[in-house]
Amino acid sequence: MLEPSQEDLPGIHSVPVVERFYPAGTLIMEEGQVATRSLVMVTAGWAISYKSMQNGQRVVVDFPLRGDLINHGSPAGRAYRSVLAQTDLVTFEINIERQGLLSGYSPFLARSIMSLVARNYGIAMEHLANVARRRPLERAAYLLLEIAYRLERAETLKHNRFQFPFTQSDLADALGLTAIHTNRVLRDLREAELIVVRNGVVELVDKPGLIDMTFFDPAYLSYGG
Amino acid sequence: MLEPSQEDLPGIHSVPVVERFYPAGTLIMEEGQVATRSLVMVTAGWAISYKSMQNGQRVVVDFPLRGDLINHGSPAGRAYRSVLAQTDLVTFEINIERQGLLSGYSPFLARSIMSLVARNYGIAMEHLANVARRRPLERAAYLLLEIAYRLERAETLKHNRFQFPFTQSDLADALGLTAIHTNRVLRDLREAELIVVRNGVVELVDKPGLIDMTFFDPAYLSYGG
DNA sequence: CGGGCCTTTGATTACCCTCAATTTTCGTGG
DNA sequence: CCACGAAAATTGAGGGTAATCAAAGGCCCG
Repeated sequence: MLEPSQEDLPGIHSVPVVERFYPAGTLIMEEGQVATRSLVMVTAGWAISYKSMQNGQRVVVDFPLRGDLINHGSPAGRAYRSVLAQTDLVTFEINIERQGLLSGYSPFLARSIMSLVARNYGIAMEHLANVARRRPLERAAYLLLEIAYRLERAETLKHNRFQFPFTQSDLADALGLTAIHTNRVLRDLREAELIVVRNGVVELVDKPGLIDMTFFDPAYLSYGG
Repeated sequence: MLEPSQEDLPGIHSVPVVERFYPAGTLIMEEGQVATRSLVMVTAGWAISYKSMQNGQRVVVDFPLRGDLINHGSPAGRAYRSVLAQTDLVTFEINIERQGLLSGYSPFLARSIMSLVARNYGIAMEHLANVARRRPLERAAYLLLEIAYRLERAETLKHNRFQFPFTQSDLADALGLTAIHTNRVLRDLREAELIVVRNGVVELVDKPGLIDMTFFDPAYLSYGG
């Protein structure tokens, strides 16, 4: 990501950053609520970001990882989705007034935030494309492959295997499928020797094959600078 | 939207705003290209914003309307989608360096932009939910109802009827359906006396019925302030 | 007046959802 | 450590729905 220049330093150091811990199960943010915190960045643990619909359905918008902001997109108004701590979660939070952040307080922070927001937007659009225009097998493969790449960036991926403490029902709500069909899709991926998902662990068995199948291009996961 | 305060005025007046015209068919922005303009806001005409996928599919991300920014989400990096002028299009563009805009140049503009970006994020997330978790009939109804509400805000909706200069194929790519099935869905909506789409004109025949059917709540279309 | 794109309809297929039941896993308390 | 119950994962059967394949009609533009 960006490095602060010499002139940025005073602004940065005067920003009140606090570390916070949320136990597993905490609803960190709720859809429709006015945003009270300025900025929240995940540093450790797993979260799930979702929308609840009036028709009883749920849509998982994202699984925010280490380094991701979880309150972008609602800087001035109401949260457009809920965020739940799936495991114990650690965050850094900046609690000064947000518009100050973006206008004069610290140009470095303003730039960084805009980069993070832009990247999240790109990720969200790929997610939309994934749900709208890929078949379930490729769709599931794409989602897990993207998470693996993001974990790689966050330096928490080893041997193409990672913890993934979510249920198949959570995955289904991220894929726009039923839980039952998601189960069958995961079986197909396992039998095709592409991905094994078992007991909360995801293993990318054939990463090149997955990339071929999904035309995965990680360019959108980089930070704009 | 927001009103500038007295202290905002000098900053605003020093920002170089230009009006631009794009003839129908102009590709205003292309996916993957580095953003060269700072900010582009639609003031008249129709555009379509889409992603092209490697599997040959296309996903329509949004139909940007009067008052919408069409380069949010890529302020520092590369555009995550293409934008095509569907009709002749008029924009206002701000061509100063973007990070200047957001850090000290004009606090009023910074706030306004953040509000617009936040709103667009909310719209995008509703779109995701729509594609992921609504059935085609409700999905099509929701999309057209949303556009009607947004046009209402832009003060270009009359008698629940509006021009919509796109093909059923465009609509299909926004709904995640085939063009053929989209045609059947539109027939169903017509026969249910809910919406009539014909010759590039959309008429909401039974707006209350549509709102009931889709649980439509326009809260996410407001500006955060 | 063509020609091409768009719209519309029909027939068939493939896929995903629904309903139902069993097995496995996991957390909790005995 | 084991027993129990609840939640999650898994499998089967069947039906509904959207995709696919095919073709005809309408509309606009040159």
